Amino acid sequence: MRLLVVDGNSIVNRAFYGIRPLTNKEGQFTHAIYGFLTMLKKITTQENPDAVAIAFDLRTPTFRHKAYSGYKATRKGMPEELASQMPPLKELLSLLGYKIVTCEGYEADDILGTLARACENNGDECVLATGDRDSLQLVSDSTTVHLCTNKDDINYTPALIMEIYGVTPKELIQIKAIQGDSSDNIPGVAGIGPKGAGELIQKYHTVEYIYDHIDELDIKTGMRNKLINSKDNAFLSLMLGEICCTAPIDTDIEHYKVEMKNPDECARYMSRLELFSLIDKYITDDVEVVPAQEENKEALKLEVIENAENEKLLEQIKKSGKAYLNFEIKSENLNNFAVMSDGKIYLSEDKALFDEILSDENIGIITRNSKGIFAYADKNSINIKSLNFDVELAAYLLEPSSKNYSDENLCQANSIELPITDNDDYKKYAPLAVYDKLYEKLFYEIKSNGQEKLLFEIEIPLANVLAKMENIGFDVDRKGIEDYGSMLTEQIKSLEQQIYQSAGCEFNIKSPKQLGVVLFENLKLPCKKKTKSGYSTDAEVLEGLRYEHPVVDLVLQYRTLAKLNSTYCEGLLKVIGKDGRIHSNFNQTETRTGRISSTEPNLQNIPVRTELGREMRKFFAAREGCVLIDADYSQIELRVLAHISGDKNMIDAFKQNVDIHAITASQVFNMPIEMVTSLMRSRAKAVNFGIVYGIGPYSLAKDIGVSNKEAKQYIESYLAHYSGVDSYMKNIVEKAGKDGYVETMFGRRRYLPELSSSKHMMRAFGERVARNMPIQGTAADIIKIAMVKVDNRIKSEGLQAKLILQIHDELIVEAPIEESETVKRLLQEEMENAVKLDVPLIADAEVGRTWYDAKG
DNA sequence: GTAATCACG
DNA sequence: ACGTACGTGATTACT
Repeated sequence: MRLLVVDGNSIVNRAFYGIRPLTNKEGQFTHAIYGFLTMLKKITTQENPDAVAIAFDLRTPTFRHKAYSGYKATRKGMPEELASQMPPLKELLSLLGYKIVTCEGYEADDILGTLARACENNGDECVLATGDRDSLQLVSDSTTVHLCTNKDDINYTPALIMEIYGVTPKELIQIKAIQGDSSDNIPGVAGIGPKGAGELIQKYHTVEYIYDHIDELDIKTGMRNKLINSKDNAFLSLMLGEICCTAPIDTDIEHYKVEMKNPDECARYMSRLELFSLIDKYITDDVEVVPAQEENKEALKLEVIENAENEKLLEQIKKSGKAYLNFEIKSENLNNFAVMSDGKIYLSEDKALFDEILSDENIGIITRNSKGIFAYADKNSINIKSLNFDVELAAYLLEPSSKNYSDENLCQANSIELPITDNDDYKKYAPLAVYDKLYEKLFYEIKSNGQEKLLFEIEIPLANVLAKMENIGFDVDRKGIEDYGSMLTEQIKSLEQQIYQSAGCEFNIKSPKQLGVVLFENLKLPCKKKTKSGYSTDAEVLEGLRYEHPVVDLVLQYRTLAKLNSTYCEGLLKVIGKDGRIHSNFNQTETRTGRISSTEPNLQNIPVRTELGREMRKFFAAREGCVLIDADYSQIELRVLAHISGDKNMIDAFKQNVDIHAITASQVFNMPIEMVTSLMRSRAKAVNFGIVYGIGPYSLAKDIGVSNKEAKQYIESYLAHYSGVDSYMKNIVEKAGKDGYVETMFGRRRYLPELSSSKHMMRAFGERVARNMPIQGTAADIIKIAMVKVDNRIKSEGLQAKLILQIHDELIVEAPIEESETVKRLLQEEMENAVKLDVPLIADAEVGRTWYDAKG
């Protein structure tokens, strides 16, 4: 016989944090339930057990059977969103025929241990399914651990544990007793970590042996002293770390056989939770007929109508007040479109009908591509009155970290079943048939997150602005770029020869691998940094080797010119449109912070930091008779930080409208602002940046070239002077851990599953993101608001000016020369008054014929 | 397709 | 003990 024991708490936690929140119509969260049952199905399919026990902790006791009141005292209670899913999950598991095992005063771990031991004694096999490595100590010849990870699940046997850890499963307890585990409040031996503990146990096997022979063993003095000092803690940890195998529970395997008594009731319960895909997985597999499913299946037949009467259809759509739209554009023109009304799909190529649907203010458009619709409307001079909803934008606000917002994915994620069709040509319209459900579901979630304003007042209007920006494009000087490219090409050729000569051999300079061999093997230059696959040859490394060999500087120059030529000259020439302008694509659902991104080409990374690169901007010009107006926010992220942290000192600094980096320097170095040197200012500037990014002393030290100790002092001094920032940074991480997400001033969210990772690196990353996203994201929200306002003002004032580009904190407008002063003022006003903060927002605007001239 | 590098905010 | 700042996109080499 084979018994599967599931660590319910561990699995439900993984499900909760690993899946983005889902709710049913009643507002009941269901994602942990969904994830749990999906994982359970996967595990049972793989392990094929004869019986299944599902272990849970009881809520009340936080102490273990061994009396020690500090144990797990620090563990957080579960968040409300998860706690509310536990009763329905347990109810559903019981309905499905699983036995739930709990035991007063014992944890799920102990139940796993007890059942594993019982199987051992009875000659049965046991599989423990958990996400927690602590259970590995229970592995034996008859017990395996099915460890659920974010990637593939792994089955641990004694042999695998020996291979990975070099010890027996039982010895894992000994290791843990020495290394400790802060998440479980197991103290261990202070100063010894996993590596040291592992080596000690590999050599001496038990804690007891080590202490019995502490004076005779070959242990370094430092480590011996650490061991001696923590002797009591080591033995205490040994007790705490050992999983109890004698919990008073039913150990008869027969008791855990799975038997579903009432499939109908299960199906009903699942439908109520709206976990429809689970009904298939758990019920239809095993049971012949499920009455509850019948009517659903009936309704899910896809109906496509190709030749509808326009008049009748239009009337029907008007009557319903909604048009669920999808469409295809071919070479600038409408190819065809599909509209869903009353559960049926209507296909058409009739442009007049399409235009009518778009411009009728009584028809609310629901689509997945607002930007495309706005772009079409812009080209065809159609005024869109009511674009009600965009499922992709909504899904992005609900889960900005997703990489895929396809209809199929959204339906799957929201447990919406697609209708069935035999006709392959119609398959792609299947999602449109259930857009009413998708719309309702996403709208509901947007409302429960309080993100209506973000969607309806920022993102959807912004889609219109971006569409127009893409349509209008940016005028470029083709001849200028070509000549510049030729000049670069010549220089590159010359450098190439010089490099070959200087290095004494010919090789592909563009290949980091070949370059590494030449520099570090042939020329024997000292290698400081390595990458996964070999030597690192990045600019930082080469910079350090500049004076070691003349070839290094040549390579650096070569790289600079090659980059300018291939990415910018050649790259941009490839994408100049027939109208001589560059039409970038602005993606609205790409970044996890709420920024927009730009592709084909990326116009948000045109060189500016070096003079040679900056020249490139001379080829981005206003059309004949026009000028460019370029306006950028001054220190928007720091101003946002001052506002959301409420730090009095920083708010005052911005109110005085003086150089913020200089004033920071005067505070950090504790001296009057007149005495701040440029070196001090630049260091303070680096600290300001670092703070926004979530900073560590090491990185700051590397950035500004001071010792770690000094860098640490700067940060401490900074946080002491800006104590509001200090407490904000602490609070936001704590809040993120509690909520599972962080948000901007305008309610844009980012979920942080990283915070519950078991890996230190991952958690640290999550914490930095928690500190950074609200700042970067709020700044992104603000400029989006400004863009919509600028666009509206241009329209309401009847100007010819057009917004053509956004670069995160900068807007570029192309306008007739005679509008330049008006537009300059307008841009500045709308940007500065986009939102009201506790500090002033400052935008500086400049006018010029080219981007080079207009950028201050 | 992934890794390394470098352009920007 | 371990690794080292947030967010992007394009190009090139190489598996």
